Amino acid sequence: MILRALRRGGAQSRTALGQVTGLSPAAVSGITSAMLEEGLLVQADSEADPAKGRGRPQVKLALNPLHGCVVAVMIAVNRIRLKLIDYAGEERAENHVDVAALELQRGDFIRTIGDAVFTLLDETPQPAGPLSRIEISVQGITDGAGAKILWSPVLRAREIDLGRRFSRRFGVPVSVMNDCAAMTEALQWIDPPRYRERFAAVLIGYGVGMGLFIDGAPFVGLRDSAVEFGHMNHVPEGALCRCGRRGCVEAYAADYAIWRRAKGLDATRLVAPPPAEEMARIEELARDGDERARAAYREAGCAIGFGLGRLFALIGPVPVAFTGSGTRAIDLLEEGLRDGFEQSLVEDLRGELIFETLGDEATLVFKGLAMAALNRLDTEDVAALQAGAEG
Amino acid sequence: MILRALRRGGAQSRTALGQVTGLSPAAVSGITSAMLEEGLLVQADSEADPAKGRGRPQVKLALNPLHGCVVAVMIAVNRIRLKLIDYAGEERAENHVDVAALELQRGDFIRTIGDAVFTLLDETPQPAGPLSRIEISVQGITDGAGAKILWSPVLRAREIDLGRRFSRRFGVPVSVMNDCAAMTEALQWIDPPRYRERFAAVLIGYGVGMGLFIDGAPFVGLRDSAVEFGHMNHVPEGALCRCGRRGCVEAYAADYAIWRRAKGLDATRLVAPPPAEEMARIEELARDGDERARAAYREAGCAIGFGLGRLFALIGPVPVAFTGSGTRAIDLLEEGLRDGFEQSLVEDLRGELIFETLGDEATLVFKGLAMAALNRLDTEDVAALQAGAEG
DNA sequence: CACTTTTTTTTCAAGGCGTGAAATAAATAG
DNA sequence: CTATTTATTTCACGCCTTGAAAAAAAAGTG
Repeated sequence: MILRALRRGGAQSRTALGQVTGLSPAAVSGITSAMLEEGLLVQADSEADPAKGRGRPQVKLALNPLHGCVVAVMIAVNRIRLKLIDYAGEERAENHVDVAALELQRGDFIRTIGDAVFTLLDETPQPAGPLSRIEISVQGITDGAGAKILWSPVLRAREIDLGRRFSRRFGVPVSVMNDCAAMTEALQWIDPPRYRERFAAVLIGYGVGMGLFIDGAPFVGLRDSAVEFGHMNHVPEGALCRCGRRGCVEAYAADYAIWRRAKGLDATRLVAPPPAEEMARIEELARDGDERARAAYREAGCAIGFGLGRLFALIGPVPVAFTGSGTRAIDLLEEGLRDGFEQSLVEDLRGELIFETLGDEATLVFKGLAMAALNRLDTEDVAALQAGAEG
Repeated sequence: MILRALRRGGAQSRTALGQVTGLSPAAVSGITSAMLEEGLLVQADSEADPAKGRGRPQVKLALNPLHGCVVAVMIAVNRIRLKLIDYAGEERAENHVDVAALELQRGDFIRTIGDAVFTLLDETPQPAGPLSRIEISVQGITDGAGAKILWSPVLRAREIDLGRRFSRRFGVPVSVMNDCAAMTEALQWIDPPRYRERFAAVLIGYGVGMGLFIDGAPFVGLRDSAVEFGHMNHVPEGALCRCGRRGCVEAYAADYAIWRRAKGLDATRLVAPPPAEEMARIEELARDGDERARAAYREAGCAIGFGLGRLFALIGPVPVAFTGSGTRAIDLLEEGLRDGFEQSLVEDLRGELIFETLGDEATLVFKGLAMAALNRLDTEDVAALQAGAEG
């Protein structure tokens, strides 16, 4: 609780921590003194805020940046990006490798990431805490325990056990999570009033993905780390999806699907993913009034709208954040989105469709990866602290 | 924990309780002695099981049937049924009123139930514990706090605050829950190996409903006590549903929808709910090979299959129990069910569709109501016990 | 029949984790 | 320099748990 409060609220005095967490001053004092001793916390420099009133001045406590650091790895279609984040949550270094992941063999793929992590660690300006965790995000299905990529649309290989490989190589725990799941973690930290108990993040772009928070916790399947919103059926016997099934939401709303529809191509055949410039051209066409292009976006919005309606029928209405390259065309999507949503939901349940568009998914994903990694680290630290107190 | 173990496993010795709950013998001894003192537990008669070996014989503890009792009320289309269940979970009395709920005014409806509860209490053979709770189930939407019926297809009135009315009249807490939510509670107690962490109960009949358990707890919306599976969209612009929207699962799989389709009627118009004999006739027709009737059942199964596929895309595959009058035709539904299911789910996620058919929903609903009421009672009792220990 | 063995249950001292009240520390106001 | 104010720490206590030992209640044994 103490660590979470510090992560969320920044440096705080013991009194403030007591109020936020509901613990008594005595408890806060005991816990923080143990944490100071273990090097998890440090006293924030008091020069920063001159005492404002009478009485003993507050001593603000902060997370000790040198206690450790984590590496966040974001795997995207043709770039692998890395950041090093210290224990206090500050970015210390970053790095990337431009590579089309789909064209890499399993071994090359693993080696590429491993080398990039080494480079990042070497390049990080001193002083830095010891590496404590690696957290990796990828589109697609990861296993529940969180160390394997089971399947990803951006990779050729399947069942890649990054956890086993890297935890051995770097001597620290490694987790893999779905990129949309990472985004929800970020939203929770970035805008807690809106994204608190139940909310969803939807990524529209190369594919369609969703991360879901239910009752303040990430909602994960037994095997998967995310919700297969993109491969939820929209129309029986509908357009052909990359996954091999017909009628998935993704087969209407992903880049390739919008491109296919806008070009008037056969919806029962797959097409190669269009490059970004192609998508920009389609957008332009639609804004210029091209009927087929407009229809493509309308139908894409509709698929997402119906999908959300179906989701809300199950879990009730929740705020939604849209991200990804597809949101550049949110103006074109919105009409279909609202249409589909309203058609698919009983009046009583409809409420308002509360959504916002957050263009850049990378920032969000990194923030989420960092917070997920640091949270896990906190849990371990506390467990270690308690074990230490016993022995 | 102790009370739950006794509810689940019946009369048990302190040692057994220690093993089941993971508590030490010392803790079990302390807790049970307090509960014995408060009258929650009693010693089971030792004559029942003669000592089998050496050593001090176990003293089995059981829930004290006289500690209290709960009334379970199940509201169905044209019958209101009541049961009185003692603290040990045994049915002590039952009662019913045959009445078409749809034709009752709000006041008459409330009075009818209230009078029936009184009659039931009067008729219960002595000795009986004091009335401690009333738990009511109904099809439709109830509010999260669980005391109001917001909307039900079997009632004319809306926003019926049964909780406020009855808690004042009977001086005990009253809860209202969706009937499918009640069924899931029952499944958890009846077949724990299968229905443990994540599972669903689907009711097919007058309407289509679902209750969902996620991670060992009932999954409820913010406003609703259940999942609106029946009004999840199946086909955009599809058949007209009672709720006023088009394409809901219910508009294909409820009695009226099957009847409408089998009769070849216009799917964009509503029909009156067919009586049971009518449905039996349609079933017979389908089994005799009537094409339209067969198609009606196939399409109904398909709607449910796609619905489950969409659900599973979100939460992963879970075991499903089907109940309700519609399951009499499960043989006719199954083909469409499996078809729809397989078309709607990515291969990786499909797994096996694990389902079973439990014909009679009433038994299940009552069991669920009883367990829900007794669980709430247990929680209150424990809270009272702790408050007592403090003061 | 007295004594030993076995098993269940209770008792007892101790420890972790919290609290409230009081003491202490560190500043400002007068 | 002293009083006042506010932050933090210390201390005694209570709750809930545990492990170990004691007590209880039966059956086996010579």
